[in-house]
Amino acid sequence: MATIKEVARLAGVSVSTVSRVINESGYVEKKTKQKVLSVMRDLRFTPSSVARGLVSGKTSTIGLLIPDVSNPFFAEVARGSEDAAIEAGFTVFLCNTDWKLEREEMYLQVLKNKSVEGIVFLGNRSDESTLLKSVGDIPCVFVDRRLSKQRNYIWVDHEYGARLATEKLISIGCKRIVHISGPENSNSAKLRERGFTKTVKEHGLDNWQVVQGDFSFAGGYDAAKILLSGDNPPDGVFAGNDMMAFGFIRAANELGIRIPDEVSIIGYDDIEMAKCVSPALTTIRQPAYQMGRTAFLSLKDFASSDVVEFQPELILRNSTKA
Amino acid sequence: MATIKEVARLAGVSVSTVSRVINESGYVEKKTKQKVLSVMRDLRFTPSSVARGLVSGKTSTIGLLIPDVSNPFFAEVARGSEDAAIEAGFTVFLCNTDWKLEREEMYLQVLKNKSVEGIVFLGNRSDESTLLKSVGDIPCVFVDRRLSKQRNYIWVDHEYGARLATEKLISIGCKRIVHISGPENSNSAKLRERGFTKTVKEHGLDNWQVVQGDFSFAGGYDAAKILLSGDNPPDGVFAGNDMMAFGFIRAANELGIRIPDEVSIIGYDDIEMAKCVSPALTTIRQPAYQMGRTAFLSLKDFASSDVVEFQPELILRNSTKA
DNA sequence: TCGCGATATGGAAACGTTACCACAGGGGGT
DNA sequence: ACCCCCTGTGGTAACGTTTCCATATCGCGA
Repeated sequence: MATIKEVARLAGVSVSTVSRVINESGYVEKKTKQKVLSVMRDLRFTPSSVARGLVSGKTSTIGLLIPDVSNPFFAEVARGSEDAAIEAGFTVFLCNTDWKLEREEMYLQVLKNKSVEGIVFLGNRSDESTLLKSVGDIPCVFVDRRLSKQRNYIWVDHEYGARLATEKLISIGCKRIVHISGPENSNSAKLRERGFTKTVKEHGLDNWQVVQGDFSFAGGYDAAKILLSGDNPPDGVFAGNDMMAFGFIRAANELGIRIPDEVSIIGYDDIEMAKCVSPALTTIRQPAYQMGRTAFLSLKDFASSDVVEFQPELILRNSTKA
Repeated sequence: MATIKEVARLAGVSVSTVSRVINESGYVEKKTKQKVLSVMRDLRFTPSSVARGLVSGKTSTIGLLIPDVSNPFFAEVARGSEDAAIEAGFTVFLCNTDWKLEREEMYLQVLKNKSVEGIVFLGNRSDESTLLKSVGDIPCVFVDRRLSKQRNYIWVDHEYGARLATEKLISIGCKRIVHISGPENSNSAKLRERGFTKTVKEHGLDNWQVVQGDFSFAGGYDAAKILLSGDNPPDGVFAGNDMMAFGFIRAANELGIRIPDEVSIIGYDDIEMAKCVSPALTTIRQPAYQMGRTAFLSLKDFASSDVVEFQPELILRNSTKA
């Protein structure tokens, strides 16, 4: 790789001048600039980000701390962040944590000594004070987690989303409503459950239930098998995410129980497959891509506002009665 | 962030000695080493990768050039690469190209001046000589693409995979077999099609057909609607990937055509959802995670072997007759 | 004519490491 | 007693930039 020195030598100017041309800073005579530019082109020169990062501290790099890209929801958020990042001339380090604390801490360390200029956290659950201590003064943004002020976050109102789902089930006449919840350690799962519980209580329902799930296909499937083959099976189900809803649908199909005639089901997330299952899944949409975009953006200018709240949306398809 | 100088000062030794401790190189007295280590711990010092990268050229970073992480297959490969990378102390830059050439070239430029130590290419289709020129001497590995020697690649035998699928359909007695192909510009799609064509010919079938698809759910759905409502509908279908198979299944369901009784369908990829649809999809499995892992690994030691070939595998589920 | 601000350029320190060389003391083989 | 090698340590150039300061020329108003 050519260096700035060679460019300077070939253009017959000093390193400083080349630097000024690159950064469009300071004074450079038009003619000189043209000459330098032409040499740069000939040499296919681009400045080393590493050297640049060392002196200026600006690496044009961020870290994306994510539980698992294989999860379609996270993948979508990741796309959003990456697209926004590249538009701003930034590159992103992909860091899968697998929900593991030690892996997260390890990555935090790595990102820190790679001098990233910011970190986007997804599905983060580690202890707040420890966390803040380890990130130091690196700008952070949390998706789906509220810290006690001082940091910015991207938020979608899970309680409201759950309310949308639950009220839909109620409005189409469901009387025996079940919520298949997410895992206990998930913050958003807890909020969705709370939204569900609040809503059914407000509407004075007395025949409702929450069963524990784990956000997996198998979790939804197993729950469905138990629920649907028991006596007093539900006629409306709100699953904590789409995968569990898929599991539920599969189980219902196997048991010969028709959706939505005998039981309506609503998911959460609106991942791509939701359109594709049969029947197509009614679900609560989170604007994953937009959230990712916004996360990156709010990393760059705290000015704008350090809290961005998104509203989830009910997407009507064929797994609920009309 | 503390620097090596501060560590040196506090430990009462020179910078060189600290560096030797860090890198476990050269001679350092045990006592000195302990002292330095303890200061490092107190200061929470970790060496700056940026400075290190500048002097040694080793950035412990690779680039992952991928069409789209939202695609489950690519996401899985990405996980494989990332896991292998972090085990080796490497970090990966996530680069979504959206199949766009200009975006790929832009990223190549960026990766180059960030001094990545290697690049993993997925779904790459750009012109070979241009490509080789722009990567220069950065180690590369291509997944699913063969270049005319000189570079290493990870390969899975698509023709063989297609053969597995086709022969399965033949062996269960299908007489009118259709292949829904991938898009024309996809190399692997072409190979799968060739595998299919070869196999049906070898078996002397005369009632077979290839229809053009695009790897999307909608593509499979549309193809199915046309095929299944025409006269002489197929009794065996091999879809170029799982998403199209899902589309096919959905269309069949809507038309009241039973799978696998009236028509058997086989997909390709074995993404997670394949287990989850109804009926569960028989498909050809590509070891995506392993491929990703291997890709990273072969970046590091060319020694081992610069061509790794994986065999696809038939995964029997319920979308094919017994 | 003098001086000052605007323009244009170069020199060199600094960023935080690594790598190489220099130096010194000690011990063992001849 | 001498030499050499092993051990332990420090000094400093180099990596490729940016940034700040110095210098030089020019034009123009006082």
